[in-house]
Amino acid sequence: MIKRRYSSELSSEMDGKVITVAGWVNEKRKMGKLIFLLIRDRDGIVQLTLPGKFVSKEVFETAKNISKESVVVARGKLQKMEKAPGGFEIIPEEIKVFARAESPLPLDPTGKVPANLDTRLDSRVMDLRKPEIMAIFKIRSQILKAAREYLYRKSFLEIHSPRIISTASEGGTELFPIAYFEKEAFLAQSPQLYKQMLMGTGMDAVFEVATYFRAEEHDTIWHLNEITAIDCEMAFIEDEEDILTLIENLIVAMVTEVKENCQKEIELLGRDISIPEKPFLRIEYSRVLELLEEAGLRLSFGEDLTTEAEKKLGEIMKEKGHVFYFVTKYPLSIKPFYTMPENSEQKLSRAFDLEFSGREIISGSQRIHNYDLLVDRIKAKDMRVENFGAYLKAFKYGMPPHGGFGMGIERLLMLLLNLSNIREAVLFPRDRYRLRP
RNA sequence: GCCCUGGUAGUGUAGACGGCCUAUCAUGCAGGACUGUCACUCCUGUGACUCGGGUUCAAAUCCCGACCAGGGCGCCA
Repeated sequence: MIKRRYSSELSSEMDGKVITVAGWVNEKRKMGKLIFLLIRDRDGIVQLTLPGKFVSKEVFETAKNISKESVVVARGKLQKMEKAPGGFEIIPEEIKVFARAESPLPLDPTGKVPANLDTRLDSRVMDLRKPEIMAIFKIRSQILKAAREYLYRKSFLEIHSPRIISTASEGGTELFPIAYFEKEAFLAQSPQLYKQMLMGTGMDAVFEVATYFRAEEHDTIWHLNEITAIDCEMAFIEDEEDILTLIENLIVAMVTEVKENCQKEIELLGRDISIPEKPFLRIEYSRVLELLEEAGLRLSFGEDLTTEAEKKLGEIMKEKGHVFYFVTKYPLSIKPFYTMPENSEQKLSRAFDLEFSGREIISGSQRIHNYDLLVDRIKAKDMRVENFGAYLKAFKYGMPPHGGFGMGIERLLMLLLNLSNIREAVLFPRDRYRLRP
């Protein structure tokens, strides 16, 4: 490795020390016989100052001719200087250009001239050089780390289920077909069936940071065709309340960790993150219908909450001081076949969603663990029982009561950071039209 | 899948009741002046109407189609 210091490690206290820094030329300001070079690295920006009288002609010429965004490494004496940003600057003795950046740049990484999201995504590497864009992904990394740490602490086993599957696992969303030698196969829409099967092994509690592939032709700021989710499943639960408790603890752990460790990034994004208070409100679906009706929005029982209804509910809840809240006891009819009915009437279910400011970020439920009931429900959904052979087999020989959920990471990030488009929360997003970069 | 809107230099924009557009401004880039910049400043230059068809004496501007993009709904994480 090249021995160098990050900009964040430097301060005016190091006055007189010879330092090596490396990074990209953020800006160059030529003032005749004085040149300022602002070098950007992962953590920030450091100023190189080149007074014509005090640096070698060679170094001065290199600086003068360097193009914006070129990669350089510079060695020089750090000098305490009131006039310099941060109170110090480096007078370079040597500047080495590793890679000269071509011009014109596809977009302006200093952000002086804005660029459309489409332009930015086409030149994502350039775009990510902007500190506030990179901040999103530092936070994303922290959020996943926090989730992992919390779940490991709670003795969850991290697993990997197949991404290539043979048939439609859950029905509902469309799958991407792929060529698999002489067979047809699909990209998995979620680990749902696999994580449930594992509940029959004694693993008790598992989670996966999973990629979901959804072939829906949706075209919104809220949907993608490839997403990342934290998928959990746990066995020996009393009912879905055990899952709700896990979720609120997990969310609080994740947000707390971000708030504590990403202060700089949160500031860069101009956000203020508050840690949600436990317990999160649980509100039953039928009660939601009542509240909506009072607000002038009528939905009939058995209808899923429309986007309008969800947003309206978000407003109502906000007035009452709830940012995170669970909608529980959904009608069985609008939930997947593996959802546990609330009782023998089979009208309500033990399914729930976690809403964050009027938008759904988690969906989960207690699942059916009884083989016969499961088969009945598959039939009731007009699905073919023979398509579920391997899955059903796991329920024949002893399956404990269990439940779980899937949490959309991008959605969480988007709402937490107030991003205007879900694509902002993915390095290289995949939507209906975008397959590259 | 349905509905709405839009495509102008590398980037972001102005112009659109057809002519006064040899197309605005900013930024960038090139050259020049400048020893304390921090969106440095100033001077000079540079570079664009998505494509195809139509209407018209005349199209960036109106019409049709394609492609691309933005947004909403549905679906969901």
